Amino acid sequence: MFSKTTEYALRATIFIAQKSSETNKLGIEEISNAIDSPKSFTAKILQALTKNNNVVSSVRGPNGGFFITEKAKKLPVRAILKAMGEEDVLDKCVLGLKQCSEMQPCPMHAQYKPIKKQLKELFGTKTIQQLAADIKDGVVFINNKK
Amino acid sequence: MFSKTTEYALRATIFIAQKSSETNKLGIEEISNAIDSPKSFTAKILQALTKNNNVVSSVRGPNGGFFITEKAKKLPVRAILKAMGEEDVLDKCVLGLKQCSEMQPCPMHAQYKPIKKQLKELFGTKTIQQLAADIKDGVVFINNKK
DNA sequence: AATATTAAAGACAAAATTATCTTTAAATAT
DNA sequence: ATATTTAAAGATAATTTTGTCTTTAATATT
Repeated sequence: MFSKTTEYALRATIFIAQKSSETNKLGIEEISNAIDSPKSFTAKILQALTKNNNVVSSVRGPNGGFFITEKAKKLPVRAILKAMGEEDVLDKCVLGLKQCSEMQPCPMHAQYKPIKKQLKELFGTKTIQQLAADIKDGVVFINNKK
Repeated sequence: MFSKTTEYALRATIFIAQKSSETNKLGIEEISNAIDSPKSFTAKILQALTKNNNVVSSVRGPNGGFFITEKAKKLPVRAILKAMGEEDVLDKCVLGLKQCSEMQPCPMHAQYKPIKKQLKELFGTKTIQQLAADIKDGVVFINNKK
């Protein structure tokens, strides 16, 4: 469904939201270990997330690292997709048609429509905070070790 | 959602199902023009679809080309994904976790579950034939020209 | 049998994605 | 001030995906 890049972005952001605070920032080492992603590559992704949309925040230097503000925690998961430039996945035609609409629907359009609606609803309303809370409650996991 | 390869595979198969018959086969030129895909690349894809799963049939030589049998028309759309080795898209964890299950769910798991179910239902029950029929009825389109 | 037409097969190439490594800049602590 | 720690920035590389081109094989027509 998503690119590796976006998968890492989602996992990293959720992990940071769960573990970090303005006074307890997380280093790239800890993050990439936790979510099982390549370190340098993840650094790039976090860089993008801090630049675009301010989904993630960072400070350099000792005791520096990544964290996520209370405000950002209230963003919908979709904000992560947006920051990664992959928001269009939720809107794209299943068959990859450039023109696919009510007026000129592809053969899957009508059937896929309600599914797309739910996908957009899910990513548009579920917040980063909510996902992080579920991890804290232990009902849900984010680690990726076999 | 899907790779270009699979998008082309879906469009090509549906187009062939609509236009071809055992006595009226379609050339790669006509197919790739109709669905707006790179010709040689599409040829490879059709090759794969004829080899794997026999979703598409072909014969070489004059009046040869691609067609799809009545039997194959009754296959679910999922068979195309399977032939392209991209069936797992319908099962994958949204966050890309290797381990994501009821026992050890990712933070999106519970919410994504009903959506995944509908996706699998759609691709598992909708047949190639049904999609092709909708095009013939003119209620739906497959061309990709701007 | 020879020729023409078509897909199959294979080699190659371009582009995008994924990943790594090195250098630089910012912030803190000493 | 200096040294240390951390992310930012940039250069480079590996891999995968996407795409092209050439040769071969099968089938039909003449």
